Amino acid sequence: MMKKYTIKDIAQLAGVSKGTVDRVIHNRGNVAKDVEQKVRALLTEINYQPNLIARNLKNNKVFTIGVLIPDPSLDPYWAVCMDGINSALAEFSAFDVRINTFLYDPTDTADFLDHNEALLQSEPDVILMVPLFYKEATSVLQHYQSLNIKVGTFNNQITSSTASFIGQDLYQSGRIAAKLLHSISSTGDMAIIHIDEKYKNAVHMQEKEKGFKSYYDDLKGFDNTILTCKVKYVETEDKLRDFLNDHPQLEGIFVTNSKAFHVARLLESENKTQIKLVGYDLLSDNVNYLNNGTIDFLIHQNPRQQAYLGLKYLIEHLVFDKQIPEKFLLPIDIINSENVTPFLRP
Amino acid sequence: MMKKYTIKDIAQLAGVSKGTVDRVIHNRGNVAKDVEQKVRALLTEINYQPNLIARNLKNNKVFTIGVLIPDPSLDPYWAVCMDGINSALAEFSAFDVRINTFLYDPTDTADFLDHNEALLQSEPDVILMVPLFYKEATSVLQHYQSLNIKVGTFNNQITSSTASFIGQDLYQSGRIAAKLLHSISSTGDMAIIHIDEKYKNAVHMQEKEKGFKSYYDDLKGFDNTILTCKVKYVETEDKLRDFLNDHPQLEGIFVTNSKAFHVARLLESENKTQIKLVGYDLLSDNVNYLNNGTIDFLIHQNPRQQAYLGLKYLIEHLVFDKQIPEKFLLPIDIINSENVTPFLRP
DNA sequence: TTGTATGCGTTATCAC
DNA sequence: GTGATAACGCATACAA
Repeated sequence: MMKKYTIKDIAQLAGVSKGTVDRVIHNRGNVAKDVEQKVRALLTEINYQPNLIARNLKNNKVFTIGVLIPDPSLDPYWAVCMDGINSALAEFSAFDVRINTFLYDPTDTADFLDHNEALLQSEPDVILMVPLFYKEATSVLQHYQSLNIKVGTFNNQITSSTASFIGQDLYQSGRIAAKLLHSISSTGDMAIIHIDEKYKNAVHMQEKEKGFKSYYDDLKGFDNTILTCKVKYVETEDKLRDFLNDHPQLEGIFVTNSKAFHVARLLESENKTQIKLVGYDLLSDNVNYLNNGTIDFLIHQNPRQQAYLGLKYLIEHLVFDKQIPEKFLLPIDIINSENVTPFLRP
Repeated sequence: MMKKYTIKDIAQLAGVSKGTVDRVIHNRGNVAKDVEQKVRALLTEINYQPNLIARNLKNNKVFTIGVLIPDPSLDPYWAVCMDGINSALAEFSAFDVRINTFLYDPTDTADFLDHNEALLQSEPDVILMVPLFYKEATSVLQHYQSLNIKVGTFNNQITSSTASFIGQDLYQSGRIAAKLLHSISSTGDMAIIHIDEKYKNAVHMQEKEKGFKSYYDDLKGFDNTILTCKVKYVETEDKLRDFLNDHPQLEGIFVTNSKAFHVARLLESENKTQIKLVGYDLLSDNVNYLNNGTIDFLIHQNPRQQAYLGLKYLIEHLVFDKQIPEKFLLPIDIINSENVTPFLRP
């Protein structure tokens, strides 16, 4: 473990003043070539690492981060995101980082645009956003890029944009669901159920479906059927009941979003809980059915961690001038009734 | 989001100097009662939070942390611990925290004591330790307590000591294994296999076995047999082969430590890969059998994160004077062939 | 082209 | 009892 060198040390070693060393470090010119070379050699030799914290102590700015996410009171999935955001803020409490939060209706593109307008008016230094709507998000992100405002996104990747993205590999999570269902029910037919969430998360669902099917395609000797069923939110119960009755040989169901509890409720009322069920997300409704055995596995998308990491990267960019990772895919957690508890704590 | 108040602000508000405010904050006396009350009132009113980083900038000490863990070259399980330790160090690179690492032979209590002696001689400020041997660790930890040196432990909890502990709920992980085996094979007999690791991790194995059995005890209508088999490391293959032949009706096996790959190898050579297999830890041998399907699930004990968190808590104690959590149990990850990859990255 | 002084928030050592 | 003041590592305005 080596000694920590400071600018002062280097200045002494080079026989110059701190100011000169600083000019070299920041390429600010006005340094004699021979002196510059000498200092630079020293810097690399001892592998000088500036004390980022002391640097920021001086550059004592107030940073404002705009946060644009769906309103948790309209969809409980988003509730834990604020936990993650507050964790990141607490971790950097030594710096003056403030957030302005704008909550939008996840079913309403106009509301997204409205709150984005308000966000824009608040003049944030950087932005953390869940860009639910592909088309609208594309133009919004383009605008921020033209304004040179960095944006971190999570949950939804807007591939048309260069904005940083934190999320999961949806295709792979579909494969995980398939593997799980195949593990617990290797013979019968399978169904992929897309329950429409009012707002279109079409890409999410498609990727998960593709991954799911790819797993079974890779299997040799599996020739059972994989059904697909799309259900509009309002008609969920009736349409699902019909679907179940039409396919009595069904042995496993994969619900591609957080609405597995709807299917679980139906399986119970129809006395078909022997059908295996895999879904997403640790909503309390889902966890209840996980604990009573109607849901077999839940895949955890870790929205809390997504928000935490997204904000952390933005803050580190602001205060330490670190680069924001373009894309980070979190590990995908498999949850059953026995390991769920620790994942629920804040 | 409120303004960040500094000592200077408070001094101005109270109409006193920074020095006086500092004396109040640190209870250093020599302050008139009325002034003290006034300042104290202000402090609570505005909820003053000192800037821990600036504080440490001044208290510019070099901290030394002694690390005593098993030698990864003697058991690959420990290899990722150093990754976690280095992550924690990097995160606090702004502070002068140094480690002295002592590696001991995990099969040799005398070697543990020897290296602990060397550690003691190095005069660390605090210690991070994997206390593999209960008896020896008990007296070692007692000694450190009498010297008033804080110790963080991970992997093994020494319940006789008050040292901080990072790990997992072993009992619960046994229940997870049971739930997984029950999910993928609900009918047949089950076996718990303890493969002796040369060093006695008796408590680990017992807790996992208890948890495993408790799951099946809780099940109504399950009356199949749960066998237990203890195997000494050197005799693994022969004894296991006999065990398998003696119990042809076996449908699932739970290996209570990281040696599931031994069982997997045997299942392949005996053409019994239809037997379900659940084990621990993402050693490359295990991951290979996970990927080819012989192992169905691995339970991830996350040694990297255990080491990372253990060290992080110690560093935060040193530099920020934070309290070290007495006990922290990490969530338990369920791993199959489809979600394993992101868990392998450093 | 270079060195020095100042300040960030906190602590500690001085004088008064 | 109290208030200046220096110092930590870094950045920068300004003086030389």
